[in-house]
Amino acid sequence: MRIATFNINGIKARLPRLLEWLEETRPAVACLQEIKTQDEGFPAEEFEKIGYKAIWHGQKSFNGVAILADGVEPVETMRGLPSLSDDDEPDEQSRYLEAEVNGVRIANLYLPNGNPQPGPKFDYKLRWMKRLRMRMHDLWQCETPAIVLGDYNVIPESKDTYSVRAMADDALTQPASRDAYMRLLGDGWTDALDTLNPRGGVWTYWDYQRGAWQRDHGFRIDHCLLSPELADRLISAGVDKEYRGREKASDHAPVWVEISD
DNA sequence: ATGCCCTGCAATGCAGGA
Repeated sequence: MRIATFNINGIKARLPRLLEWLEETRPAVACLQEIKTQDEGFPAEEFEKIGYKAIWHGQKSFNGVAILADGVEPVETMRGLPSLSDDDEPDEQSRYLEAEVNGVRIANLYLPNGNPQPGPKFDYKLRWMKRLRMRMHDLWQCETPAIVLGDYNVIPESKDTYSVRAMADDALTQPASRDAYMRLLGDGWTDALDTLNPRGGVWTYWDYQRGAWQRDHGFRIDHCLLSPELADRLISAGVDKEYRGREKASDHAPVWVEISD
């Protein structure tokens, strides 16, 4: 089965591109980020028409995540990340949605960007990563096949950006961001795309500005992390790069993994 | 040092993204 992630940057503006991609590549599961719409504005019927059932966690104007499954209803297991302690606020932003699809736990995330850094937005990013790690500990304990995928907003290593220098002050490359990401890998999760492309140079995002796409000035921030049960079944992983070059494209390209059934 | 480009919301600009 193919499981994909796609930061679509606005589901209303992207709907034709999104439907086109679903029909052309037909992933079993598609995790979407930045749907940028409230729950009632989600075009579920458009996906039903082409055979996908969806669950979603929306928010007005910003953020928002959704899980689409081919022919089956995703069974929701969590909406938003749990607090770290009793005096910790629940997350008010719609950035996490988790479901079971065909015996696989699917955790879809849109991690905070964190710019500018340092500052409150960067602090929020790091706190959010702490919450995520706690949730991934629980998923690990379940010993069920699990994939935690989405827009992590972290460039893990120098080999994952066209220019180390251009990104030096960005929240995406800060040691604290990278450390938090590396801790997830240290816990035993497998970065699918990195495992199959150890030399790097694979991008999932190209800025709209400065002709970044035309100059191939990209970086890798959309990741698929696999539990050991799924890592053993990993066949291939890739980026649907071509979709970044189409009319009215998102600034991200879809990323996918192929898992043996 | 800042804007570049794009989206949504609402309004002829703004916040937020990365």
